Amino acid sequence: MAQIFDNISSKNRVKLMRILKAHTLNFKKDDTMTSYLISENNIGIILKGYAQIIRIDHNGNRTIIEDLEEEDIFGTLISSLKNSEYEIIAKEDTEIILIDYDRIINCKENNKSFYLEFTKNLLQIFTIKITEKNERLEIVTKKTIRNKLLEYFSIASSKHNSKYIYLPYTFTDLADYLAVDRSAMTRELKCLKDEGFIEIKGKRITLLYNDFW
Amino acid sequence: MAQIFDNISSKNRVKLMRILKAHTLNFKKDDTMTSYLISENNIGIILKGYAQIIRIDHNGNRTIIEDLEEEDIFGTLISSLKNSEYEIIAKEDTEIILIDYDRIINCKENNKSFYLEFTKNLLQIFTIKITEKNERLEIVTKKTIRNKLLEYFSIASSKHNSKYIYLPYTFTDLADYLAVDRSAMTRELKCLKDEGFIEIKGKRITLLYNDFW
DNA sequence: AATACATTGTTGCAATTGCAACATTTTACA
DNA sequence: TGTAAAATGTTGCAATTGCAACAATGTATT
Repeated sequence: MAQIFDNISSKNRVKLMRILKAHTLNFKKDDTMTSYLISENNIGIILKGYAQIIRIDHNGNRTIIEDLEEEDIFGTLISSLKNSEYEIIAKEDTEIILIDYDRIINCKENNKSFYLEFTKNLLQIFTIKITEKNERLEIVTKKTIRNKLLEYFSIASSKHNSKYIYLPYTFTDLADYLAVDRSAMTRELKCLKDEGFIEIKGKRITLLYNDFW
Repeated sequence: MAQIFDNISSKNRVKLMRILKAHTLNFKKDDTMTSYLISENNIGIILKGYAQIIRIDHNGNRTIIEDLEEEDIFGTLISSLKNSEYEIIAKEDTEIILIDYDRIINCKENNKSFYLEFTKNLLQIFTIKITEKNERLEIVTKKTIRNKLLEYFSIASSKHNSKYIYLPYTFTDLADYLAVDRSAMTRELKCLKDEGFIEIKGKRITLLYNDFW
């Protein structure tokens, strides 16, 4: 998995940050990071810690839009932060780098090879992000909860080439990821279980079918 | 809008294509382009023409996944082509460039500035792609057809800063984009019209509310 | 201009879902 | 360890939706 400073020495990393006028910022657990991002085309890179992008909709409901772990990149340009109220909240003590995106694109230091490496690393991280978004789209565009679950299982299973799926988060969060009501999802999971298609033990789901379709 | 060969002279463009061992391919209208993409980590760039990525689901239904216009980029890495049957079909005579993605990342010509430019252009195109996917996710994760439509209107309206929305495609395709049944969407549009929120004339929709929420 | 094909409009009905409300279990942390 | 908060399980019911079927309109092609 590509990381943002791969193939860049720590000396060059300092240079690069200076050229791009990058800022390092520290947040305590439960701090709101949003205000540093809304006004400009900044992108943020999580160096340490863990944060979440939360949407607050018109009814006041909070939902998790993205989990930001170490090496993750976020910002108005590359997260869905445009037409909703949202907050970015540090869930642990978190250290981030802020960079003006335009500076990355318009940087004139074309002869510095670490700048090329940085661009290539960004490119790879973006590619992964696109793939993740495609997967989620593939899932949420299915028309029934059952089909969303099966698509989710299919993708998760093929990633590890295994019939066992370990949910990376709670069922509550899974419902949010699938964009369905949690209780309705539980209901459907029970059906799939009763019909003998899956087995659930805590966060481990076993697929009991070979080829569903 | 960033284009793939921005800031690269045509001489350097030829050099670049040689270094990356890129192939140019031509397709006639209705040709299938899929077979050139499935096996390897190739990315395709549409130079001329227009193509579509079509998903064929387990019932045999065809749906449009992506419209590929000039300068668009596609491929297994950056399109949702993994867990479904799909086809990429030229809808007009279409010319594409095929490049092995790994070669872009592992290319050692670090001193060539046109290579950096190319990477930066790719980065910008990817950024736009991520934004588009985010927008669609923002829409399709809404729980009712009404809210999907309103979110779509909101995004379209804020893009052109106007109360008039010109649908870039048919209502049939809009339903596919929103991932809802077409007839159910028509029903909901009629409701919004009857309630005085919108006006529809052909492909032009007028928003009659200031702030819906 | 005639014909075939695609798009749009409409409706009844059954299936699915969201929502609300509540009980139970698990987890976090003071 | 005890307590509060979060997560999970369950259910009835009303609202929304998908589906099927068909009519009407619009568009493209020869």
